[in-house]
Amino acid sequence: MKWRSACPICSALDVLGDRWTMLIVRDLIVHGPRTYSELLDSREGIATNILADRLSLLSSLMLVERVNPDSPARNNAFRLTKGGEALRPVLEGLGKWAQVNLKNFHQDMLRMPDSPKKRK
Amino acid sequence: MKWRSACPICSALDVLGDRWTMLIVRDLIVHGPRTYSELLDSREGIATNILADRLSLLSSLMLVERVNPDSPARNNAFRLTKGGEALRPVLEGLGKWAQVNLKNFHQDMLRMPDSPKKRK
DNA sequence: CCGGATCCTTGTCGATACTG
DNA sequence: CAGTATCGACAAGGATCCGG
Repeated sequence: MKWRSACPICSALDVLGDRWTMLIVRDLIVHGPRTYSELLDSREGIATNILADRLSLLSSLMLVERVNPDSPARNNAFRLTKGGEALRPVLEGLGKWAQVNLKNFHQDMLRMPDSPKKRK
Repeated sequence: MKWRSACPICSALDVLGDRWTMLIVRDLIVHGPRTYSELLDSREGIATNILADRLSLLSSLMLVERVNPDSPARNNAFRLTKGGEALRPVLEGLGKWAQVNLKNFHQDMLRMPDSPKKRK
């Protein structure tokens, strides 16, 4: 892990500040524990390598963990730890901010997080 | 602007979910109005083209504006609009989250946002 | 099948040089 | 000082492959 500075906000962004990480956290917050392929099916369509990468980063920082640490990977879901769960108010704040402040630029925005799309 | 989905959280991240945009917002929150080169001097060292890019994106979404809209660019600072200022609680939440949940991985993290570094 | 790893292409980032 | 142009490096995205 590479930290750009000692600023807490910057450190948070060093971990979460990319196009996908917070969306994975969002899915785990909204749906609860979720398997690899359920996360893959999330509407925005993350690629398999990116998903695996981010899950392993989040695991290494103790923000996400396996539901059954010692059983085989198959159907073994991921879930948020306490630390990951603590992001809930931040994500909710972001969502509410977007509804108010981006609505003029994005007509179709929904009121709340929604359901998965079909996989190709 | 390209929106990945109708989810508000995802839309917020379509705008803010990269390594730099929220850091620019952070600087404007912490310091108030700030010129291009003051923003450049921010401790993390953003590149000139990225800074210009992000400022123009934030302007187009009405989150940032010029302090003197009609005067020449030189020494004409940027500041947050109401919509940009509304991100303050979100950023504060992120910072507090990082202080609690990343402290084991990043020993040197500070308590609060801090002062600029010297430019190279 | 499911959970990834690998490879390859494409696009974006980021450093620096340069211009008005 | 406030940006733009350029170009190499690197990350994202997509397809496919592979072990259990």
